[in-house]
Amino acid sequence: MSAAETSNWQQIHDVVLERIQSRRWKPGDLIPREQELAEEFGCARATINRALQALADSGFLERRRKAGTRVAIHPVRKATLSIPIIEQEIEQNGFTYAYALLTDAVLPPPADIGAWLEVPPDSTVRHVEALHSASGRPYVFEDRWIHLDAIGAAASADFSTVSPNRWLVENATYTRGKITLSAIGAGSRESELLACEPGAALFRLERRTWNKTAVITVANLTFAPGYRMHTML
Amino acid sequence: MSAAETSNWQQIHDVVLERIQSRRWKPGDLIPREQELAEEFGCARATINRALQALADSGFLERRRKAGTRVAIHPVRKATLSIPIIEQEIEQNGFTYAYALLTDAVLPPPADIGAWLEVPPDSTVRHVEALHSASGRPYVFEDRWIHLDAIGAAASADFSTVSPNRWLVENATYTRGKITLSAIGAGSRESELLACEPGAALFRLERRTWNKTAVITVANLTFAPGYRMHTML
DNA sequence: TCGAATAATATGTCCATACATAATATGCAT
DNA sequence: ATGCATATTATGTATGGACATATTATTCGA
Repeated sequence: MSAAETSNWQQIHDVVLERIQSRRWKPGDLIPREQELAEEFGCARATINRALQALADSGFLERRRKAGTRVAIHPVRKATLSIPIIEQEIEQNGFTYAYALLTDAVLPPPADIGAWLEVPPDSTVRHVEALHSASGRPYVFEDRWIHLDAIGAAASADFSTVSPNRWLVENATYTRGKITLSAIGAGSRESELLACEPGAALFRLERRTWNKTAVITVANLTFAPGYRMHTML
Repeated sequence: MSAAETSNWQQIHDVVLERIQSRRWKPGDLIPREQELAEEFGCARATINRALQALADSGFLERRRKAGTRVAIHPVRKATLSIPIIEQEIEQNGFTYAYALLTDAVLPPPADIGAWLEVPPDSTVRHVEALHSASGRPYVFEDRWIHLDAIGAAASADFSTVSPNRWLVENATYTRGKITLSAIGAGSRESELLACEPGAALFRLERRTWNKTAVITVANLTFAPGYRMHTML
């Protein structure tokens, strides 16, 4: 069966993907060589290569030189969750965004945060607490620690109108980040700020951001009850 | 400055990425044409194209025909969270996996689940409840609904030893999925099964899986207290 | 029998070229 | 000026050929 004349790599990509999803080529199976597929589809080997590389990138295929190409055994359950700027997230949902700075201080960090930031024992960091709200209702509590040695400009940043969340996105480049998601019970501080019962189940996002090897900032975001984070796969 | 002889696309990729991250090319900036970069790096335009495409795929660049290539304004905060099979996740952490089937029935779904599964009003679905545990301690409660019309083989699957979680990964292909993450307070059922206080904050993952246009299954996973989900960006 | 050297092979990458396509820029007629 | 047709241009994709590289398979000697 020779495929349609129109031999662009995306169509080949789709045909191959269909063969995988329909189980004509099962997980673990070795699929034909690039040269053979090129003949089947009536195109150059490079075109096949492009299609198969894309499928390998998205985890459907595993490829090794000389060993050939085989269908991935565990069809890679990868979900990409996009981390929006809080302000944008709120406005996209049709609410009015508001921001309030609660505390702002430069001080020696507590031991645990100091360790997370990987700062020398006697250095100081900037600690900011802020509340983001949506149409007047508390949305998320931001607890932010900034490593001033790693990003000097942050020492003079004014967080009274612009949140650290936004300022850092716009002014700090990062090369790597680590996120931890969990559920925590509201303490007295959270229950007060987020207008909920003590002990209420809250969604929490902890994040550490690096530039090269230096930790720039640690952020703990605690969301108001009912928050739901969506993602596709 | 003409770059080194070494012209492979990954090196070009890295050099360009460095220029973005060092803000030599700032967000919104138009970067040189492929032809110009090819001359700078002393390679073919196709090689530049490969490098820039990869950077566009990962969100650092935005490219449009004729308009040129520019640095993305919002450096794409995408985190890929991999969704493992529960059994593997537990064993990777060094615990002993165990599985217990709690209930298993074919019945007409409650209204909300029926709507999620997009089944006709009078049809029946398979409902399975199961508990996964790690070294004897409850780990996650699986509340699973399976659309039998969409995946017939599931009607005769034996879930007494193999969890729906695993069976479906191995036997059902999907083309699309949607995940919702949230925090909920433990109800009486959860507190009993997961050995925690009623009202304890629990991490929850709700998932809907499609094949083409038909919903295959809905899964609600409620994790024991203290569960943390990690991801990189 | 075992291990090391060697051959074979599938994918990885590159090149030079050509044409396709989408978007912008330009020029012309009104 | 305004609107429309046309030229220009940067990226997108395809080709065929070449060589690189990682593995596997084979051969041969100790």
